[in-house]
Amino acid sequence: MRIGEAAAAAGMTTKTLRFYEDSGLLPAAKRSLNGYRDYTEDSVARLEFIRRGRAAGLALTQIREILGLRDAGKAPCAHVQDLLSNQLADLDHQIAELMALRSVVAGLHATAASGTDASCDPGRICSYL
Amino acid sequence: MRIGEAAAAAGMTTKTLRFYEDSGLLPAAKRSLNGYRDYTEDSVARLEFIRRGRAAGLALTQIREILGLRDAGKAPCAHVQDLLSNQLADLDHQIAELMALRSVVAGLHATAASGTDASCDPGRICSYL
DNA sequence: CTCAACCTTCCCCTACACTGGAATGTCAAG
DNA sequence: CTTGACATTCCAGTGTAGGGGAAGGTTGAG
Repeated sequence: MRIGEAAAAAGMTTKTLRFYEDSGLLPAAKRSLNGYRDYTEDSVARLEFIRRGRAAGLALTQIREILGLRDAGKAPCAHVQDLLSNQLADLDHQIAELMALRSVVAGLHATAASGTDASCDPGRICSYL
Repeated sequence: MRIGEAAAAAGMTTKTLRFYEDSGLLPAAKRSLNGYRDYTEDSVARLEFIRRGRAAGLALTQIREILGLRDAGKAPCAHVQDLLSNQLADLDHQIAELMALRSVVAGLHATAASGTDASCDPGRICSYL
């Protein structure tokens, strides 16, 4: 199938497929006589795997590692487990940071909602911050 | 004072101060006879305000708006209130998205921890994802 | 024949907040 | 006089995941 068809099947754009090829996530596609890339069902399965990886918040470099292992004939499952562990820890870390920031901002917001503009000293730019 | 001193007082680098000037957050600094920028205590107060804004997660464009109002002689307090409200809503949104992602990843991780590598079909790349 | 819808390569652009480095000028101390 | 620590300008790069658009080739339908 041609690139547009494969892209549609995977829910991506043709740009993305060429980008993935350039980035080493897809092997260089076979070409038809006219020079067009020619994809198979396997290509679409690979694209769908990439999609699942992205949906889990993995970076393309990590997905590339997994694909590299599989292409080397090794089962990447243990590595995927590690990546998922790290991803979970990263997410917890990011969530904790955002919650800390949220509480700072909530405090400022509460002060701003209860305060009066009149007390604002120009030298301080804005007393609510 | 010279740029290095002002930067140190505000806990920033000289690069950052020049960048802020270029970005319209600081007025073009007065120059000494030798061409060096010359800062005052007010400059440092302004830098500290920028720092507080950044610490609240505001973008430089938003901080620039606040400073612009103050420079125009208006009290930016009402605008700051709006920004804080939006920031709070944005943070809640981001946190909700991360928590949703976290639950997806946690599910995958649990499956990966309990599953067996043997069942992994190469055509699927990795069954854990 | 021509038109539209595909496809190709190539290069630049996006957001964000800086950071690095080159080439050069200024100034006080030893 | 020289050295070192400052300062200046300007240009380019960082990371991420593609997107925009030009200039041109290919194919099927009407």
